[in-house]
Amino acid sequence: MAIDPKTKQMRPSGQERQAGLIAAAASLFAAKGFNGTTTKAIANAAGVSEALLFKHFPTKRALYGAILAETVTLDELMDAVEESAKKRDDRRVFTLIARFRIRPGVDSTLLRLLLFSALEGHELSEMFFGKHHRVFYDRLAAYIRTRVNEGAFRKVDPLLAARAFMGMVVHHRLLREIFDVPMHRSLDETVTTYVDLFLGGLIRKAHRRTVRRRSR
Amino acid sequence: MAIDPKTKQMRPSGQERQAGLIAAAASLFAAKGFNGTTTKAIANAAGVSEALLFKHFPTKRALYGAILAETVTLDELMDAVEESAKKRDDRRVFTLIARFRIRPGVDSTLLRLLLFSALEGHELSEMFFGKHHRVFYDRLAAYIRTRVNEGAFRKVDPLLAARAFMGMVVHHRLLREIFDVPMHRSLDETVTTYVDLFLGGLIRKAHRRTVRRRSR
DNA sequence: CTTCTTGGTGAGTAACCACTCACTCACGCG
DNA sequence: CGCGTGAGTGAGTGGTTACTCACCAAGAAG
Repeated sequence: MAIDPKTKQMRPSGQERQAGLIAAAASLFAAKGFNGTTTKAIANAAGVSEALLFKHFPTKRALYGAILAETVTLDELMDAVEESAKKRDDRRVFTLIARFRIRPGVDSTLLRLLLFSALEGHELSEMFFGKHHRVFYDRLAAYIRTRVNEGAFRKVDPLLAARAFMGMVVHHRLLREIFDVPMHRSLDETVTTYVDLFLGGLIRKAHRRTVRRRSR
Repeated sequence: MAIDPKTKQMRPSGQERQAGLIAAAASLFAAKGFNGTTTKAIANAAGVSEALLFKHFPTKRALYGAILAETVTLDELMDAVEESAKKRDDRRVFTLIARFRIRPGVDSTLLRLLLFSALEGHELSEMFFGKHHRVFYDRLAAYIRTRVNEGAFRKVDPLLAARAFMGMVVHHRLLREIFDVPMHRSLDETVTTYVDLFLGGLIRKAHRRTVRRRSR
């Protein structure tokens, strides 16, 4: 079989190699944790020798740090949330966030990595947490605070309420992706239920919209 | 200083040693995970030689299994919950469970052990999860189902609702004990907020009690 | 052709790991 | 006393791990 010589014989550049190593390491660290993953396994997964790995990263820990430090952009989601927030579309704000967090298909690598790094006490764990999670609490808490001040929501501690909502959602992921608990409802049903429950407890009666009832 | 010879020179029996080893191992496994803990460290913590450890447990994994298999009784709590459930005291049922899960002072060993075992994929992890967590979902879901049938709660998937509530609570522990997020509210305020939010979303208007308002 | 740079490796090494073994020591009992 | 037994250990062993080093190969530049 003929292989395009350009792609075949071209040696990957340093940056490409580095990216490949980071990808291989992320998947292994997520699966087995820092202590459960050997540098040899990472090198094999990336298709290079161990020696080359150490040419790119001085220590195993530095490689781990490089993974955690990689930025993930949430701009798209945040823009959509911001827009709905401006329209005071409570249901949509919460639904967007919930759907994003428990959407299917997204692999559990990041969640596992986050938990492992927190449990194993890696120094970059906090930064990782801040980048991937704290933003949600803060954004949501700010919105809830606004709505409380406007009189639309009951008087409630905004940060606590934001955490409560994220708790429902994150816990759902935890059960599904870490504890392999089978889910008996579809994604949409689940999100709707969570948002209904939460907004039901939050919205003041005077402002309350009619809650959608499932026919039966 | 004189030490009671009876306690001083008496050599611990096999069972006592075993219990000591299990305790030492539990604390270390919880702190650093299975792969992050060496048998030497466990033996040192228990004040014996490594060789003796292997006299009691054939492998490191067997020792880990012995910890996870230890039973924890939740009878007291469950009795109290059952009693409140009979009286249809919704608030108390949820408050009892929430308070139990996020009560302070309880060390985070079990939570860390649970997460580590799930992440590291230990075969006993599922049993551990079932014994410490599934019971809560099931009990709570059963109660919610009853109240829905009685018309006191909105029509909602009971298991999903139970998970939503446990999610708030477990997530709170996760933030505090694993991610070291500082908590700005007292235990009581937190529990009250969560229970208020949740019951607010659950109780049908006709049955709704007046919600307690904090003065200001 | 030589030289230099960049990408790459085989073959280590010292430390560490789970686990083993030959062996003591203390003590109760006939 | 002698003997058995359960508690206990120092000193390993073979395998693994993170990390190193001397060296190679191929293309670019002079």
